Amino acid sequence: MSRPAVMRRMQEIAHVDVNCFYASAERVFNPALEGRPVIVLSNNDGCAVTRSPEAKRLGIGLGDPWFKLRPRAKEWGLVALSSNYELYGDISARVMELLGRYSAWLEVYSIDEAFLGVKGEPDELLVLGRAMKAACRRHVGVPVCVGIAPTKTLAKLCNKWAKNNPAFNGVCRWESVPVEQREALMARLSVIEIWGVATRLTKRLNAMGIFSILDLTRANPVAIRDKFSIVMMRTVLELQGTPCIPMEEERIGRDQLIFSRSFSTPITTAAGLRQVMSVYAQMASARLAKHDLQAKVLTAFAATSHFNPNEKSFPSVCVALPMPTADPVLLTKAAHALLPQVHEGTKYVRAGIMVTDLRPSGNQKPLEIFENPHEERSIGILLEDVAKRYGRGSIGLGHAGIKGGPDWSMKRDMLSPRYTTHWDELPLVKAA
DNA sequence: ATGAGCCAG
DNA sequence: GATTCTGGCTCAT
Repeated sequence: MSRPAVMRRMQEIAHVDVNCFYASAERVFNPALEGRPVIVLSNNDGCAVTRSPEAKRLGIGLGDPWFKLRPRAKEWGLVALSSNYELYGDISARVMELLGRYSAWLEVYSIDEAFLGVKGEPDELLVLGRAMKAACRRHVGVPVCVGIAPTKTLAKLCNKWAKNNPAFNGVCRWESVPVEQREALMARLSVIEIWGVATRLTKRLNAMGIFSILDLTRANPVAIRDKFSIVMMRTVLELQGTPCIPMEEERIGRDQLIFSRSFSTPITTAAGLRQVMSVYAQMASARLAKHDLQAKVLTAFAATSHFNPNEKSFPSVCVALPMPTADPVLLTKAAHALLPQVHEGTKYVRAGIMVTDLRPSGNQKPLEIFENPHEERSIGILLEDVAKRYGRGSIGLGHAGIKGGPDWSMKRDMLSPRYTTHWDELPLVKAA
């Protein structure tokens, strides 16, 4: 048997992930943050969700509450920033656009991660990985790592190795790592490092004597399916090199939309919650209209703090809408059905609405007698437009439009400018 | 069909 | 005093 002169290389999958994305995005426009410990905080400046390597080295953990870090921030030289989603979304779009040039087959997996279908000889693939890494640094300004492997699960694992093992220089390809080295790495990493395995599954696996990634790789996929689930079996097969998790098309249809937030200060009145419900209903309306969707069901809820066992209250209502709709008036009215259930004086720290049973609005027109006048004029979009131009609180239906009500806005004391999306927050460059 | 459970980022 | 938020999937009922 003679080998063909040109071997047809198998499809491989590259996984690209921005290192500590939010912190890196902040550094793009604030180079003074380079080399310093930086953390980005969750909504309401609650806890650390992203840490630069320098911050990790200080022992700051994911989810560490800011109030515990703050006393030592100065001594550490720690910079804490409120999350600036507008900036991150824009940086993300730039990264994804750039990656799209390297493969027609790009799956944007999250705000800072993507899978790409790639083909080529082993050394070509490594060159490609390094090129993508260099391009993200050069053209967008963020550091990324790249993992390349026959399956998504292995590509994610390689990416982790690329991140944690300086010898890889940020790019790691499964097949290019000698088997003995791979097994040594897998033997000393816990199964919890694997995509799809978290604390619960780790406990159950450990109970069966499966501790390391190598243990899991050598497990019998069928036995795993019987003891766990089809998902876990796929993970094992993927570790063994059999692709089971396909590249996905862009998600278009969603089953539900949720608008929910914790408040910076608790809301204790029905009037306050009424206002919150109005705002969320209008946000939902705008989002539905944007995607040409209508909802049939709206659920509204509020909740007291889980950390206060003395005052537990979790009111919620589920409203079947009279017809599938994206109408802000109807949604607001439905959301207000929650109000009779709220106790005056109780401290609600969180509330939200969820619209479910979504369907495309385009295809079938409702009977004329059911047609809704608001919908025709796309009030949802209009409201959103005005709010964008003149600021939230400048327009709104009912109680959403009142300024100076109770303060339930997000606490973001350390917000960086939206450098790339607002003209008045552009970075200034001074030439010497 | 729906809720509980688990997971990702 | 303070501990994210949103969305997806599978399995059991």
